[in-house]
Amino acid sequence: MARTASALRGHILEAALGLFVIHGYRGTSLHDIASEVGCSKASLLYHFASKDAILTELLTPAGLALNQLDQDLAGLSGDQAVEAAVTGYVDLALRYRREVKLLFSDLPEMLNNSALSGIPGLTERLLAALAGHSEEPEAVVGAWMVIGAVFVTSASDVPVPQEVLRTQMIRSALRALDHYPE
Amino acid sequence: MARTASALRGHILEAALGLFVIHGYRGTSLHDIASEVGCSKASLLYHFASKDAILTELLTPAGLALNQLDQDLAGLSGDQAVEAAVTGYVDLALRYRREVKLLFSDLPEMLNNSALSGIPGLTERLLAALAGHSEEPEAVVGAWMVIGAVFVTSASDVPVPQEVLRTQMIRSALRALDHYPE
DNA sequence: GTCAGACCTGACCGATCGGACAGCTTTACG
DNA sequence: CGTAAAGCTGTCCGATCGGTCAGGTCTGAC
Repeated sequence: MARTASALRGHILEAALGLFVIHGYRGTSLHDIASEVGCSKASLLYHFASKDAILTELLTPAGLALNQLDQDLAGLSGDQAVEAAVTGYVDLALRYRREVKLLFSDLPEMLNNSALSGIPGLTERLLAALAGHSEEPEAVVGAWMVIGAVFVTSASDVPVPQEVLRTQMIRSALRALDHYPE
Repeated sequence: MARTASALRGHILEAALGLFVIHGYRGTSLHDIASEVGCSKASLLYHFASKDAILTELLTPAGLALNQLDQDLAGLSGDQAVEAAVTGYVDLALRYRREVKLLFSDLPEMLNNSALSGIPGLTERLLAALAGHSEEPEAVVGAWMVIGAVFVTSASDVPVPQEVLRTQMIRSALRALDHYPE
């Protein structure tokens, strides 16, 4: 069964993501993943240095994209920042929808993961952008509301086509922020 | 050290809640709790039938309150339902703020807990009320956004006094729903 | 063919987990 | 006082976890 350019690696990542989303990171054992893939537990650890390495590889693309958003937002201020933050955040969350579910599945574990070590700082700057860099309670609370709204809605199975979902999420988020673009 | 009407029981619940919130349910061992309390692991299992029983007892009050909200919402419709749902939900989430954090700490585990077996049905009805019993995508997406917004904001450490937080959460949620009371 | 290296596995290991249990200490009560 | 119940603990147990390792199998290059 030994194939060169092993396709097994991809199958492992796919199966691990599915199981992590359903049962959580800690709630999924290497044995569970191996059973799902149909290989031995030792095979997992041949392709990945550790269980944590699987998680890191699953989260890295989304982490990079979040960093990119952070950079894109760095130069903006005021209304521009708010609108760019909302659309960028919504697009990001929808693009990495399964990864968002993964984050939910075991939050304390995720915050300890090296691939996400920058999350607190990134969140803080995203919050600031959503609040239009205001520190008024109304703006700060609104920013938190949008963070949660987009995060949870992306992770949920809303019975609405993705494009409609995107449009409505952006509109609802902007309203929550009391921000009405021209 | 044996006291009648043991105060230890309460200390166990308090310590368990704190540790569960930080490290997650699965990330906290009975040994961890016992160390925090300053008693033996066997003592925990004298006062509680199992680790799961501790979790259930922590979540039960919030679960009952959620059921109460569900009943209060049952008779309402239209605008009345929306406003009652928003204020009731926000008040509930803020009142059981630590329990909301607990829910976050290990979502897959929580959904399997008996004390929360009714959550899916309750969430569905709360969503319907928030959407004003409409099935338009705008209303449905808005309802999901509010579910997430309130949930996450309650679990976060927003640097704003609780009363201000409550007011702004309700206002932001109503705007997200495109609902503007007289 | 053959040889190096990639691929894969069964068997095993130490650590940790939730939980069971027998027995010791303290308290409340007649 | 005595005694029954409640409170508490040290110790042990089976299960499960992530991870290691020696060795078997397959593939592609020469």
